[in-house]
Amino acid sequence: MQDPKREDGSLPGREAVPGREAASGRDAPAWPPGDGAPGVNGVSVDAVLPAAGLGSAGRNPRRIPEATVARLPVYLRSLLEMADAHIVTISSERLAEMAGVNAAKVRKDLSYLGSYGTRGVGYDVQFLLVQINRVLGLTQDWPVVIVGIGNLGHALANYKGFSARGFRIAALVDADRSKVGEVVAGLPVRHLDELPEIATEQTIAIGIVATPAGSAQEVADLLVAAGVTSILNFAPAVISVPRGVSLRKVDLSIELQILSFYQQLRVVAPRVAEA
Amino acid sequence: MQDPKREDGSLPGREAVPGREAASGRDAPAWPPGDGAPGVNGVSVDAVLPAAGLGSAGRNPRRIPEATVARLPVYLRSLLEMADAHIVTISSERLAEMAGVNAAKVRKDLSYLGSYGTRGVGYDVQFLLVQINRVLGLTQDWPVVIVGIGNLGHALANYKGFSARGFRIAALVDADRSKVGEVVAGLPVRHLDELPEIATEQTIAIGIVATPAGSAQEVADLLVAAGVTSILNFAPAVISVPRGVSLRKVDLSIELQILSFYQQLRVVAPRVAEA
DNA sequence: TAGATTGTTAATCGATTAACAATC
DNA sequence: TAGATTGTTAATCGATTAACAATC
Repeated sequence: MQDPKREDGSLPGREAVPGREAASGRDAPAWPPGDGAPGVNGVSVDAVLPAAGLGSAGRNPRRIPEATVARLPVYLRSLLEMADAHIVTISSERLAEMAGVNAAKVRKDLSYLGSYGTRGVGYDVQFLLVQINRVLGLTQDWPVVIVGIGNLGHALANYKGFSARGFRIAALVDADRSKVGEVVAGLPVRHLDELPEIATEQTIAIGIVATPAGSAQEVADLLVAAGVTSILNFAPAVISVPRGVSLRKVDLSIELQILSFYQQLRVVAPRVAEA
Repeated sequence: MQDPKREDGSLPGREAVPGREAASGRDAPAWPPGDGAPGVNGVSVDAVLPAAGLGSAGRNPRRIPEATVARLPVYLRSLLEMADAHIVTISSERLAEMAGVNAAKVRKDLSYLGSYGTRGVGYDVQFLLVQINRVLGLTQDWPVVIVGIGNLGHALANYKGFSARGFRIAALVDADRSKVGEVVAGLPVRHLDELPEIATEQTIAIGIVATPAGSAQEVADLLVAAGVTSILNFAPAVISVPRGVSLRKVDLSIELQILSFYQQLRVVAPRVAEA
């Protein structure tokens, strides 16, 4: 458990990985895992570079697979739990158990961020927390606008899990003038027409669509026109956005329909997978 | 456009597909696509067999890939729109456009259900609707219990998209006695302790967990103990269930974190994918 | 018949996983 | 040193996609 003095990037064998650029000096952070040296909170470590592990040297630095990106938030949650319990290091085995995946997957996923573990020891919880936060872009504040303040919009505006990760609900918007002025979760509902000003003033990058299906595409278009480049769609409708805008969707009823499929399989042919 | 008189299962070449059982007489329905013969509503067609395209002959009839299962609800939604507009047939090209995927994927996905299209013509909208509904198990009523009637539980209880697909919110449950008796979406909130009786009386197969993270596992255990075999988890926590129980999760804040990752990439290295 | 469109093949791509050398 | 655990490899699996023969 001495200081490994790992510079990274210069580790032998790292450049041999197929499909990766032979960049040099990537993933800079130098706080060595394996000792608690930099203090319990990891402030000051690399809060500057919001880059996803990319050195200034090469472009297309280290593509992180989509499936991995989707799991990082899960690891993050587990690590926060560990940190709360003052656990200093964690093995891939244990982290895997908490995240509900297998250990090989954890190691592979984390290896995309850099060589942040210590053989024979595990990963430094605080260090990993900082790295994942950085890669996910959670070290900055993301002002979010919610469009459509019905039941769901209401619930989303009050959802605690957002603010806990740096997503600040900055504005609520609805097309219904009778809702304008109503205060929800401490914020006044404003009219859809004001979206351009709101987006500019608050530098909003992320929009949540919580309207009925019929208005979803129109609202998405307005968001894009207002300069919003990431959209999370809760409306039960397929919407399309121009290249360069990220779109993700959550469809509550689709999830139930998928469960229905497997539930029904179970009834008819009790030889089920899925658990 | 004459009656193809297609029996299916006996189509040449079908059994040659690798990885499939050489079963016979699978996917029985015989209403031929390509003519509107059976009337606009497709009643009486195969409402009996809830099986997912499996004949009584062989087990492990025709495994439908998970990714396909997840897309069937999307096709369903598009087809319902077409049906509303009195469109009789639809090509894979058009359906793909509506669903936001490519045509090859649509054809491959639908081929898992059976050979339900007509070359040179397309798919019969009504026929396909019936088939997808059958495969997904949506021809039956699914009583659902929601556990945790906070903001989110509230919104879910009122969500129109559920009932539209045959998911009937049958009971609302909360651990907080001060909420018991309150009426939400026309249903009285009942106490968590009553879950076993409720599940039995209402033959509940699907449970929705909308509690805080801390109670999620405990609630899941109670649901399983009460005989619920499909669980949709909205709590920001990993929960585990015994084999034989299906579990899906929707994590609102994870979706935002994934958007954050790509948003940040865009800022740092404007060479984005995702659209 | 000519045009349209499916159903299937096969190539390709991306994700998962077990295994193990490296190394703490 | 012995035990533990990572990081990486390579095998495998599953999903996507273009292409095209079959056929309406």
